[in-house]
Amino acid sequence: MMKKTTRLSDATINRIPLYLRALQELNEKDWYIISSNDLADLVGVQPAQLRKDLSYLGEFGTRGVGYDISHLKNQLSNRIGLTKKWSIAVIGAGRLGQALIRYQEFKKHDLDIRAVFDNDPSKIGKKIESKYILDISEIKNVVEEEGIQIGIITTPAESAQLAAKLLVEAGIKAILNFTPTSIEVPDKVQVRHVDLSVELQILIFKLMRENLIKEYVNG
Amino acid sequence: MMKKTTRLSDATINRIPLYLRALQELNEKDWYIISSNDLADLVGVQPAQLRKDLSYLGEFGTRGVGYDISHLKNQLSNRIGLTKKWSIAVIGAGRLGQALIRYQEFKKHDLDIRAVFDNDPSKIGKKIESKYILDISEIKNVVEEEGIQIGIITTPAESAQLAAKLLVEAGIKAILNFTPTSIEVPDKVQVRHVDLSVELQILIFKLMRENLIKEYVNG
DNA sequence: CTCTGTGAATATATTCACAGCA
DNA sequence: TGCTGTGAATATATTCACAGAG
Repeated sequence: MMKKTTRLSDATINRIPLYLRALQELNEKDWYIISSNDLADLVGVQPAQLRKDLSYLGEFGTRGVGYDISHLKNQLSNRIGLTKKWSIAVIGAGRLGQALIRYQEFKKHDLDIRAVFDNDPSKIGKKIESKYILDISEIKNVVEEEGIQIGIITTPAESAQLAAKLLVEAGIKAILNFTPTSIEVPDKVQVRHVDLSVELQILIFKLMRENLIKEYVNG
Repeated sequence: MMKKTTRLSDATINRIPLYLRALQELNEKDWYIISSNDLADLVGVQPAQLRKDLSYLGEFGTRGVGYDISHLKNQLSNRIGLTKKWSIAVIGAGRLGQALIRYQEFKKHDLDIRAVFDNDPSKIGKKIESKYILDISEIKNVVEEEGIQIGIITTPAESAQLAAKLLVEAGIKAILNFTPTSIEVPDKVQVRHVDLSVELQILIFKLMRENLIKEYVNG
């Protein structure tokens, strides 16, 4: 019998990986037990928030004691899906794409970049980290053959929609979009959009507001 | 007399740059007028959401007509603070750092990367995009001399906290952290954390849940 | 008539506060 | 006793629905 699939809120889904990251750091430092108070402090959330988030996935703690770091880490890894094998294709072998392909952190988490695509003939056939850069016309074949489930788009903005289209046609169900334009995909395809300019703009917006408030207070 | 500083919610602050991005794209395509319905569609929010968000900043539309794209774009740019000059320092001249320094999109928005720092003697003195890589011991001097307001950290995880400390000591009030570890800074310093592994994990988590639901429905 | 701007209603998310287990 | 897990209370955010401007 399968466990009831409780509906997790997006807010909770976004925080679980943060808990996991903190637990991994603690585990590497050979800590064993941590309370919701201390872990919440580390991540920057309220203890009740942390306990409630975890409670949606199960009961992992011991009352009066706290959480076994290694156990909770393994449980969360498993629930997130990190204990399965995931294969990734990168579309766009520019500077950002190359930086991601060589990003050591992905390897730690068994996130395997299996193929790299571009549409620039001068790049095709060259190697990055033992992987050949392939023409985007091969996306469908390679994704199917290699069982790739996730696509990362690091093309220029004007090619982003084409890249997304090719990935969706190849059967990809999750896309990480690093371009400064949003892409349209069918509802069933998960997209996360990381827009570096937007991140900076949000920072600047907050900075501005701080300054405005200061000016206001000071007359 | 200064306008009342209404408290904007974080959710609203995070969306305004998305509206701005869409408006810029429309403007480049020589569109003039757009309704809240169409703009909301483009950004992927509800029309009422968009109208309410904008209403916190002022009244920009014309009833029965819609929004003047160019005017709204200018208004939002101004409110976010993009019409001021912002200078940026990048700490960490690795692959990701170099990709950001060369990122064309920042230039479009007048976001000016003015200095690059590293602690690797073999990198110091070399040039990236006409900027010399300087030793991190110079952060304070350069930040003060050049009037830099924003720091981007692209060091390895283990150096992130040191980089943050040096930036804060130099008077920086806003930090964009691209490392896979969180940094501690005083409350008044704004931090945004972009963790590429976390982004992928969130995607995987959502993908997993889709699959679970499917398995559940199919028995 | 059309589409904005916005109070009121609803829905979500967070926090409180404490029962219950180790 | 100390800390988790969780309903109930509170706070935040979103959506509805419509008055009012052009």
